[in-house]
Amino acid sequence: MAPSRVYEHPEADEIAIPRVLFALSEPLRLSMVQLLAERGEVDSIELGPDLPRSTLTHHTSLLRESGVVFVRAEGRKCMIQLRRDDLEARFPGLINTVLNGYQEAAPAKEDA
Amino acid sequence: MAPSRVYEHPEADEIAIPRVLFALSEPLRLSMVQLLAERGEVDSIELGPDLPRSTLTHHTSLLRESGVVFVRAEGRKCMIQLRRDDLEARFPGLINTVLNGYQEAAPAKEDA
DNA sequence: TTGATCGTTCGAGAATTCTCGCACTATCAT
DNA sequence: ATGATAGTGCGAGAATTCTCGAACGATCAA
Repeated sequence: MAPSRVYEHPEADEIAIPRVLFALSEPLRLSMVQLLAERGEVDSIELGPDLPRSTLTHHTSLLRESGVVFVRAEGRKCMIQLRRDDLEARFPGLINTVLNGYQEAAPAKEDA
Repeated sequence: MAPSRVYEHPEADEIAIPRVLFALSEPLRLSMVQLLAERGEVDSIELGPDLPRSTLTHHTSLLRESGVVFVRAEGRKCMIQLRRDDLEARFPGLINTVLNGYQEAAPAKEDA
């Protein structure tokens, strides 16, 4: 049966740079993207365990509508993954460059 | 004599990714940066000949405070240039990647 | 000095965005 | 069916940002 929740996504060639940059300009969302880059696909709740659900939906929707992430429903939870290939095809190197330049929210575990 | 107007700039290592991305997420500012990338240093008025001056100041200030551009006073006008080296050192490839992915505001002259 | 020009600052209003509670639907286990 | 849990949509208030006119000081030409 068709999944109860269907998510709209922009086509790869419809992804626009200003919207992507805006999506990534929010520290909270940027840390979400960072987590998504480390693991492959995560349960949405892992992106903000302490956030109110409606706030979490707001940010994941924004990331989805800007073309940064792909969202699919699985049971009652929703799984989220970074649109690595699409972003790489459209803006080569962007995601890696941005994530490399962002060392604040997630102190690497390869420390100490 | 010291220039009448002095501009504050963040150090290269103080430039933060979220602020840079936010600065570049505005189409108007992004087109400004594109123009700055083509020419070396431009009179601020070239970045927005039709804009009210206070609006222009607003955007150039934001670009300056986020570390994207360097501003200096020259007589009564102000000259603006992209902080290419600093941005490249901090976020290698970012500016080029962003500008490559942005083909809207400035149709290349190598057309028709 | 006079007058024109340029950038800045301040203020206000419009427009976005952010956050979050609440009600609702869907899903799952019992 | 019942109850618990997950995500969504709506609405409202707070916080930012955007835009722009008006006043001001600095600069330049005459």
